[in-house]
Amino acid sequence: MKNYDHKTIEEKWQKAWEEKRIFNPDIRNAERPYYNLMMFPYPSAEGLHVGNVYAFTGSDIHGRYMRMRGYDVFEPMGFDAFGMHSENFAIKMGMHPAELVPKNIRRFRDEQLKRLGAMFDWDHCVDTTHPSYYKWTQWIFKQLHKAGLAYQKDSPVNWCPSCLTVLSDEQAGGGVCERCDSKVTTRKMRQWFFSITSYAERLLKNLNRIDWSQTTKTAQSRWIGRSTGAHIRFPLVDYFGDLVVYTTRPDTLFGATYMVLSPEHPLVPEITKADQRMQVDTYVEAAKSKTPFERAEDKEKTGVFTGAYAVNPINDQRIPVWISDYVLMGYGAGAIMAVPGHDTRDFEFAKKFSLPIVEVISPDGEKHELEEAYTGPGVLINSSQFNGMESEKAIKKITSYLEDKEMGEYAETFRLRDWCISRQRYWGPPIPIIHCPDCGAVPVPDEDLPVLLPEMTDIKPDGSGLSPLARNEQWLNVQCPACGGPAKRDADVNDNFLDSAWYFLRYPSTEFDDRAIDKDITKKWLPVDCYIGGNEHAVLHLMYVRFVTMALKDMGVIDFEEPFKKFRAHGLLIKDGDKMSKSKGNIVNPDEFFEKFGADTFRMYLMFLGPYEQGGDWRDEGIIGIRRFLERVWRFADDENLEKGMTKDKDTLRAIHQTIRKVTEDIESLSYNTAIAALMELLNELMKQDAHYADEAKILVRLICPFSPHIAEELWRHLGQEGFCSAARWPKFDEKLCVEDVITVIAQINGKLRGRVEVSARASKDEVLEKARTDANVVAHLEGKTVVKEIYVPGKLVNFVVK
RNA sequence: GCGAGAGUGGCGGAACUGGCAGACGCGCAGGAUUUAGGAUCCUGUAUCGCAAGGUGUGGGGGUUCGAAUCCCCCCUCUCGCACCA
Repeated sequence: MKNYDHKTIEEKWQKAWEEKRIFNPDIRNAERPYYNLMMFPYPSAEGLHVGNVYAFTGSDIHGRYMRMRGYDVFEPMGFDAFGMHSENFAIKMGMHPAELVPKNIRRFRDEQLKRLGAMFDWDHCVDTTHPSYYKWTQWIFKQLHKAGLAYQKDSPVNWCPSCLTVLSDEQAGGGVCERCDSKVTTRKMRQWFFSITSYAERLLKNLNRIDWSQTTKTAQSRWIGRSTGAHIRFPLVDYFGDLVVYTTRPDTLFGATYMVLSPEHPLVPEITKADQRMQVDTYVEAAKSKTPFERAEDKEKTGVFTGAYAVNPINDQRIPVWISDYVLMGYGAGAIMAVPGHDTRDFEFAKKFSLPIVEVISPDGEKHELEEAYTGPGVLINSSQFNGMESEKAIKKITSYLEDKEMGEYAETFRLRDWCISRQRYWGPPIPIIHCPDCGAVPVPDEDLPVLLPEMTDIKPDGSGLSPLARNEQWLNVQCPACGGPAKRDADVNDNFLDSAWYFLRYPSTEFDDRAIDKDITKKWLPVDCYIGGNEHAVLHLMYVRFVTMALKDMGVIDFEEPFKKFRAHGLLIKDGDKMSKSKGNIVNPDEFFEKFGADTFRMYLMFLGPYEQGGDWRDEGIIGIRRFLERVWRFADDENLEKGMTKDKDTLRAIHQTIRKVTEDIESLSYNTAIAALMELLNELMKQDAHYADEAKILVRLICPFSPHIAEELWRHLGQEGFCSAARWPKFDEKLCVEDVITVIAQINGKLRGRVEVSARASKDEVLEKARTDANVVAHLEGKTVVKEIYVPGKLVNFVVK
């Protein structure tokens, strides 16, 4: 008997799979297509992260299982290689991303991902930085533009005054530049946006009907953030016009004692009185220079009175109009009616500036001295004809009162903002727009796509705040496609999230150069049957993908509007109870474990760490347990003395069938850790028997195959099987053989365990009770007591309640 | 602050609709075998106690014949979001 040598076996079977093309489904003619998708990686220079291995293994097990259930599983892999991460890293290393990225991809694919033993179909690989891909990313941009979903507006970007560069929100986390720790400021720039907000309602509503992890759906729902309330019009004193605010609490209207505008509100310069102008201007200037982070940081409320007054439409009271940066221009109307009695922020503000606080909602109908804002529901007081009304009802009544007077109307607002997709960077697909002084923003004609990213040696951002592409005059200056006059290309590139918003659509259609996606093939394979990935993408990637899919559906490009029938978020992999990080030095290097223990052990150990959807805690020491298990499997199945056929022993047979059932159910619910535990238990059981049978081994090997496919193939062959274990049929269990005929029933007295009795599974209640009553330990504990009640749970327990 | 998830032996974690707490694995201890072992096999391993028997699932209450599981209050950790009117 040979020893288990993972290295030879894994190389051998990886080669065999590739040669026989067993993981390349017939894209055109597959009979039972099943699209198994996982989140494609960013090919970092550090190489494959163990978190990638964790994610891919879990998804691959699902794919392999479905394959063994007879589906034509399509499991593609690709590379999300555009973006600032690559660019910054390349700059740091003094390299060009165009030279670094292909290297990283080769390493990922050939040295790492191929060792994983997943069923990737490399014929359909996608690389977002390749012109054959980003040509179609640009095409998607154009489609959205054509549909009126892309528009330009001035918008602030994060700006590092020391690095002189634009930063992404992630790089500017906490208001501090990731690289130099200087305070981030903002700059205004004209940028492209996608109107994802016009899909807010649908994005929210569809959540009810898609089979996604609840955590992800909750995160999306919060991110969309639908709220209902009213727009209310406050006529301005000494000014022709109204001030419109949005509120979710029209019921508190009588408590509005002042108004607050966002400093950016267009009415601010209009309504400010002469004697307040200096202060107002200073405040507005200061607010402009602050980043959103700084604004949020300063918990202390600030603000300035504009000198203007507005009239509360419900009671004609004159109330002062202030400005403050706690009111955000980007939400609602950019202006609020302040109700200090019932809003924490307004309360703070009112206290600080000695503005009146009026209680209008009371939890008990009584009047109180307010120590803090009361934000809960209650009964209206100090509210004239609405006094005594429940706040919930008052919301409706006051809204319709305002509607009748044409001073307001019911309104809904979403937290979701439009998607800014311009990036003032080099490493991305250029936005396919040409700006013409006469014709405006003109899309690049389809026949001119892709707009190639020009080769440039100096790709560093300069202090201008413009994209490095703006410096490339030769590339920048073009003829307007519409009028032929001199024009300039848009120098920005698109957000990395656009690259990844449609990659799943491209995979099945990679063979086509003349279309982004092939209609027939797309019809056959999409939407994706199962998507597995990290929950860090719950709101951005997974929202953008849904938006793009919906938009394409509305344009008639595809005929479904939700991209993934099923989505499951896997948990986070940590190490020794801590988050892995380079600085802590507690990272797991996949190469080391592929080498030392092999992909089979590595895969199975990762899945054994904990529930897949909750994550796991990696400990180097633990992996040996899985290695031992696989070696035991090896010894069991490779034994020359295996007897032909199947065991006759009823208990063993039952254990086998129960395990098939358990593993099947657990794989389906992604409970991989308990599936593996069940396999271990079965093997322990089988090893105890005097005789070992070939048919037992054949079942065991197939059950292990999704987790540890190489060893399974090798043993499958040893067992004299033709073909691939990966393509073999998943074992079936017989429900009848799973049933126990003798069961252990526990005997409790007052809920405490006092004995166990073995009874036939078909025993009647009386028989079981009688047997329990006569158990020696039960007898001892019943001594001198009166049984007042007997609880009988069939197949489980009896409980004697005594006094 | 808001939201989501979690808290069970020395450790990772099991426990289906409330019904034997600690499956499986690591580690540890003892033994067998071996020239040797980071090999293999066997036995033990929540805790107090010699035992009978207690006690135990973050803490405190409750519901129930019976609670890790359900309800209320509190504490801790992780991950999101964060002045969203």
